[in-house]
Amino acid sequence: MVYKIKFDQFFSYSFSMDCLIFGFSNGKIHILLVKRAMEPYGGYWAIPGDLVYPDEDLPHAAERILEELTELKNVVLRQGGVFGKPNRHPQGRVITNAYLAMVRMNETNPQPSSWVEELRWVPVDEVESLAFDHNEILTATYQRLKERFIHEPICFEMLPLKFTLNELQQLYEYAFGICIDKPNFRKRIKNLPLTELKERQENVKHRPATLYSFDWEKYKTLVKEGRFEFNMWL
Amino acid sequence: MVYKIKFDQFFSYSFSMDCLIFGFSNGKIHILLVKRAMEPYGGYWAIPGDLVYPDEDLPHAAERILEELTELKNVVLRQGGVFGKPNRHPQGRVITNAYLAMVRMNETNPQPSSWVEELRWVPVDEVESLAFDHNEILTATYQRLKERFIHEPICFEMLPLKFTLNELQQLYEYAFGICIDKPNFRKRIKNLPLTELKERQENVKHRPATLYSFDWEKYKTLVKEGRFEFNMWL
DNA sequence: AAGACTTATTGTATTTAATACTACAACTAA
DNA sequence: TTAGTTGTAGTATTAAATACAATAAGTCTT
Repeated sequence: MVYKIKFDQFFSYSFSMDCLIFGFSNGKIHILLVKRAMEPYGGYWAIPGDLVYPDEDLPHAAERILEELTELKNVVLRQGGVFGKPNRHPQGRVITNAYLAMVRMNETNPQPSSWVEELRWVPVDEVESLAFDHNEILTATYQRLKERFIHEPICFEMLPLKFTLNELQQLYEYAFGICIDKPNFRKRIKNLPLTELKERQENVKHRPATLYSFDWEKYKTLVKEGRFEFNMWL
Repeated sequence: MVYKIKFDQFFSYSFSMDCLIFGFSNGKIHILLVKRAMEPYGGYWAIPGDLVYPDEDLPHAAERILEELTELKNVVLRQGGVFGKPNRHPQGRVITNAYLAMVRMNETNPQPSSWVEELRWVPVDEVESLAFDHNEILTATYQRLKERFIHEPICFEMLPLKFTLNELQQLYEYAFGICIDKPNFRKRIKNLPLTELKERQENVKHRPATLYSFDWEKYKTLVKEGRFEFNMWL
């Protein structure tokens, strides 16, 4: 075997991990951003991310880095795309892997930590110029997220455990930029494994909506038995 | 900023690219495999792949490596997943990125080149033990491919330019392990932007089937105008 | 306590699409 | 002409999406 370049020279890359944390609040899908307290891109807002350790598995790195920067634990992270333009990092060849997660904003209290100076939830369509190629990473990952919304019940990971059907509808309306007829929406979702709770909204100045929860156990059972396939708008 | 490990130590990774080339022939989806003529895993069958150059963009690396090993050019490669278990490569920390492509097997003539000793198309459900973690990479990538079959007309990239409706049906039947009613199948696909050709099958010892082609131009126009959404079985 | 207001829910009529199945027409090779 | 395989048409049934109207259920104000 003959490499055009000596083999050892190839072990000169760095590999990083960016964690895109999405949440839903006030009818908008938000992304968690951090303000960098160091160079490069000091003072810039960025997606939380850092370098992977040499002997560390990727899922572990994603969890560790997220916790180090934001103190968030027990977040289910999934792999997204890879971004590896040779000049994307000013200090060398750093290839990065996006991991994404959905969280319930009302139960999530991220705190700036390590080299993070400040931390903010920003609606995805109001994000301005970010560090590195993070705008590109965000756009691609959010696009992927939306595609998953159609065939996987992952939106329930970002809705409160107890949510109203209007909130669910708003989430889909925001994600896909559409308006949905309310009565028809509710007919469609009555097939979903939702549990209607005995509780209602509180502290609202109109008729309180009934609260629902998503029954993950029932969902898994139905899917396993092949009796159900999640699908919102083909 | 304080790293737990000196920054330079992080620039000790290697990054590789694996190219999963899928084709369709005789009713089966095939994957292109190469026989390694060198260590590690000398003599093993593997997914064609190699190291990315330090200043090379990922899509470029995918095209270059595919051509170096198989002499295939002008193949549209798309990004798949990343595989980075610390011990997946015996010679160090090599993180790899899967790129995938569909090709028309009747127009494609890969030739073993560089360190490739031999080369073979293997039906995806008949692949045996491969080098490294390539079985895992194949399984994950093929799964993703099948998901894309449902919402993107990518299957037409692996069918001959002129194909019969039976071939199209067989492709979906193989991918999803199902049987489809022929009359109903044809009713469904009559919405697709297919062009019915004046030509027919030749050298068959039964009634020759009409040949069709997929009209990519029409497809793009329809999608752009929002008048069409590709969808085979929700 | 009545009425204004907002939201939640039910209902119906219509259209559209998926499904299962039957029958037969077309073409080649022997 | 016949056997074999492919292609096409049609129907009856079931299920789902859509548009729209109407009513019920709460909260707040007066």
